[in-house]
Amino acid sequence: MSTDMPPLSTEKGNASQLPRPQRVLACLLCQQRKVKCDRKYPCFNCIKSRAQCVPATQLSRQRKRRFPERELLERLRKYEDLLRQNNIKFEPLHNEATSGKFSSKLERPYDSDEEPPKITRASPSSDANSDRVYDSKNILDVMRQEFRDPDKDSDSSDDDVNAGEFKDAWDQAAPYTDQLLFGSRNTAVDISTLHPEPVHIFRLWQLYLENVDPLLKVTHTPSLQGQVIEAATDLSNIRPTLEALMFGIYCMSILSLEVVDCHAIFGSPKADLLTRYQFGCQQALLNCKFLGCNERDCLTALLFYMMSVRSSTTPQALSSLLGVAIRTAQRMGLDNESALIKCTPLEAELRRRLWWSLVLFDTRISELADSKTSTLTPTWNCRIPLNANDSDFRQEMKEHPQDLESCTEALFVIVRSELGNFIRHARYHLDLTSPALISLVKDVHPSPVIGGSEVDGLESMIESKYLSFCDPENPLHFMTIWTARAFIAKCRLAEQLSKVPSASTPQADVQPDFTVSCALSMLECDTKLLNSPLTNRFIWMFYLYFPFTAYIQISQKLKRRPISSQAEHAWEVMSDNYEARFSFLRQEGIPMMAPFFKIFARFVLQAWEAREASSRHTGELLTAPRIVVSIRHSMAQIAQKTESFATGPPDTGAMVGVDGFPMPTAMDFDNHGLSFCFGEDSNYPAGELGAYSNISMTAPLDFDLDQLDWSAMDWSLGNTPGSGSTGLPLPR
DNA sequence: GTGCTCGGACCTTCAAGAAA
DNA sequence: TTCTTGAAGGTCCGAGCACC
Repeated sequence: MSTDMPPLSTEKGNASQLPRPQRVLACLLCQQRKVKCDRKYPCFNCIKSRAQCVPATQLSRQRKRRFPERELLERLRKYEDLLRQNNIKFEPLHNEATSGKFSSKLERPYDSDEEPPKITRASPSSDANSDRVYDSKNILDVMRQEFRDPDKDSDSSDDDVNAGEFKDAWDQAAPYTDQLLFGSRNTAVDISTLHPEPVHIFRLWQLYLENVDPLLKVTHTPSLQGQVIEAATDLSNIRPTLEALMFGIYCMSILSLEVVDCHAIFGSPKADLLTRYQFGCQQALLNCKFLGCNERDCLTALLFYMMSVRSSTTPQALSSLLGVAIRTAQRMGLDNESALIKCTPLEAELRRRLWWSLVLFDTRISELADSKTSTLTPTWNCRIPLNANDSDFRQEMKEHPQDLESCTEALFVIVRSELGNFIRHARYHLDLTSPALISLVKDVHPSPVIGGSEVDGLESMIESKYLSFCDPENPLHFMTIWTARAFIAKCRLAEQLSKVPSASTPQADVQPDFTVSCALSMLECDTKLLNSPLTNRFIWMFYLYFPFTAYIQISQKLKRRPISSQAEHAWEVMSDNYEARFSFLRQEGIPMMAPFFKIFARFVLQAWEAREASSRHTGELLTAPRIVVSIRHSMAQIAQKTESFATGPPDTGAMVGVDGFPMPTAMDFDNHGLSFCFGEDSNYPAGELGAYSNISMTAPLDFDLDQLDWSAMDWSLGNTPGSGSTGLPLPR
């Protein structure tokens, strides 16, 4: 380190009292050029070369386990022993008396020049889901076996039927297949012109590392970083799949930014940049021939593209596109351990992470699209990714790294996969979605209490295996803790609701108070996540999840029993969550979706009206909760806005209420608004409940879907809620 | 002569593990 | 609890090369 570095206090007393000064790093350009940086912004070199000076951010240090000394000495002993056995002279560190531990070949571990033992089940976390190997047969392989000449031991034969040859033949016969999606290109598009300037590429990469990668982990950033930097130096000569991935990364980085920040950093509106990079990603995917491409980078780019267009398309359309991605992943063997085992440990791990990301995203979107097809079933056997850091993986390694029993940078992804894995094996989930698959059910996480629920087992495992190691001050850990707990509350709610087979059946096992407690827990966890400054970087993920189910559950209970022991607390919890959720909108300056807001408002206001009616009988004076005051105000604004539109030209600006909440406007709906405000759960009120459409909420929960006049809604505004999501058991 | 790239020596940081 | 160690991140010198 040069002497230019700011001095750090070495006095222990001072060090504990004074905050350590922030280390100033050389700017990105100087780092890249390996030249001295004066660490002023802009720095001398950037001024000189008229480049934009971008401060570098410190990478989190991922430490590797030390090579244990004892193990090192044992190895040395072993090699000395081998030298002795072969009569080779050497200067021994150990005398003969102490050597000989590994004198027999049978006793010793594998020799260094031998192939290390193949690891077939590297992870303890794989226990739950990898014991079945569903290794399907390829008809061409079977034929090859059938007609193989027994005198030839080679795999290749002139008579062989080669699947690769077939693919080449198809490629030649139908060269324009990829234009099935993303349209045809009448004029050549030079996508190198769509890239941002190099300095912005580095900024986008940093944003990706900070905001997106921790929640998805579908790229190996240590090895990808070099490729991105290299690509940034020559934009006209990038490998097609890498270029697609880079555009995917741009899309996700921009998506993760708030509107104001995006403008401040890149000097362009967020929507413009998203459109530009999504178009670039489409073109780059076309260049990869993505519909037939078997490269992971290409599929990852497609995932990023789909995630970034989520808020500007319908779940039905996105679900269809996801079908393409899932089928591609299956063709590549991402869902199958017997195919994954043939890859290097790093490649196999990235493929597992990509598969889980695709499945969880697909499941969410399928629910919104009212699709009865669920990918979250026990019919595939890709195991949960390893709990390991990126730095534990190297491209050339042959052995899987250790599955750590501590918090790694993949924590969020691992916990999310564990939760998804629970769902796909949960009896109540399969009973509702795919009853034919119940025979495949096994107790993934048996309850710690005899006769306890499936969710008890899940909670116990998640808390002890992951959350007990978490540091609540760490943003990723905080995110994981409260996301997992919110999800578990959702599972409990779903499990209770699944006990109600139909409207005509009495609610024998369902405990309304317990379901409301679950719903309140969901809201409390959600509020914690939204209100914490630790999760600012991950807000883009919250947009996916609006706890609509919880609001419905609580509102219906309050409407039925306006005065109860839970009532006061419930109004407080809802008010807190409403403020936390809707303050996003104020920050983003994005108008809400009035039709969705009206539905949401109706549920809440009906519950409060029931409370007011009961107080009229008793003469009690009531103070309306914050959520009711704000909703009523917003509804008045909507009515006023609609009226003024009927008599004059529309005002396209978002309205802001006197209470500080942004007001829904009837006309200027923005597709993003739905996501920011209600997330995909806003599609709930469609009369059906997505994957759980056979749950009857009517009788036991007094939930009357007929109260909603769906035909009166204008569903043509981007997000078509002809579908339902209960917001029930989906991993966040 | 100027500017750029990049190998690699050197420095700093800080968590793991040992020692007290 | 403190100390030691060493892995990993970070810095930038200087050789080599391209270009004007």
